[in-house]
Amino acid sequence: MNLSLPSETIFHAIESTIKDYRKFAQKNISEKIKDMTIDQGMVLLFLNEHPELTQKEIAELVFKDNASMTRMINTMVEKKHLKRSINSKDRRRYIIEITDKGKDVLKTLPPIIHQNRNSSLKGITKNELNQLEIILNKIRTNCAKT
Amino acid sequence: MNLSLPSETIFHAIESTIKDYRKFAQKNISEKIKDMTIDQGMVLLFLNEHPELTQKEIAELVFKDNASMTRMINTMVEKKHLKRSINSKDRRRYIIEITDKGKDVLKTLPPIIHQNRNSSLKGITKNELNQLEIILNKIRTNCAKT
DNA sequence: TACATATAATTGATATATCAATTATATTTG
DNA sequence: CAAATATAATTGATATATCAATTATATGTA
Repeated sequence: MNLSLPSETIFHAIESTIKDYRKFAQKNISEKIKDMTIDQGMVLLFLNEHPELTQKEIAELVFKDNASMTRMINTMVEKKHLKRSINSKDRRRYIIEITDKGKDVLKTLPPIIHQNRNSSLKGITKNELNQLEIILNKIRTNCAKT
Repeated sequence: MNLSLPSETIFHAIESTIKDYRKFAQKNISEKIKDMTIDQGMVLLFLNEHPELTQKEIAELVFKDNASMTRMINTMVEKKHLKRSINSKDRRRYIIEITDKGKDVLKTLPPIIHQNRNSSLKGITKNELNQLEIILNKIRTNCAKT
């Protein structure tokens, strides 16, 4: 069986790219904000735009499962970026609020993220980005077909 | 600050794609092989092609850090897929050998991986794959620049 | 040679990933 | 309405991710 090495596949390139970007982005965030991971930042951004999101919905948006999201939000509540309170309209859910400390992060974070995206996409044309997205979507569709 | 939602960025698409592929691939592996993750399978493949690899080198190839690799190999040794022995030429390293049980996995695994790659890349042209790789490399280069 | 430095691997601490099972509450349906 | 089913969140168990500190061994250099 002459299987080419995993390192030669496109999946290697995809995975390596996202990991490099994550490291790059995390480094730039950590320089400015203490105790804030990319994913925690994403949770803040999503909640800021859509305060009514449930944990389950946030989890889907940031590609985590419910269990991970429960624990992530626990940590963020301990760190005082978020506050959980009972949702009397549906007592299975929580209302998740961004605290003042969380709002401070939201002042600092967006420009860093912008900067991260801009620098990591420098020299790449709109057309290339479209291409990229189209191809990635093809792969995703293929993987979804049971 | 009108930051577009994270879900609208290309990084969302990249991350989502690799996660979908991983789930898809893991599912197909699990159907045929017990107790074998994609990454453990990759370790077997790499070691099979390059038996002299150190843990550190394997770690780089599969994008893990040394600590994770130590623990991954611990697990694989416990599960009897691998065997560690002392490398008398450099006593800081180990010689890592694939056991018979590991070799059995290597008989079953490659066709599954081939199949996974083929089905997930169906309908995508060579040219598109090249494009994809070029663009991803640009991003990686940008992220590497300090 | 002796000491400083480098390297490979491990360990500890904490966070996250994942699956399965469980709890509490809502909703649907007979 | 009552029972069955569905949903949101949690918990437990185990693996992996990540960083910093540590151990053991090699290598470079005065």
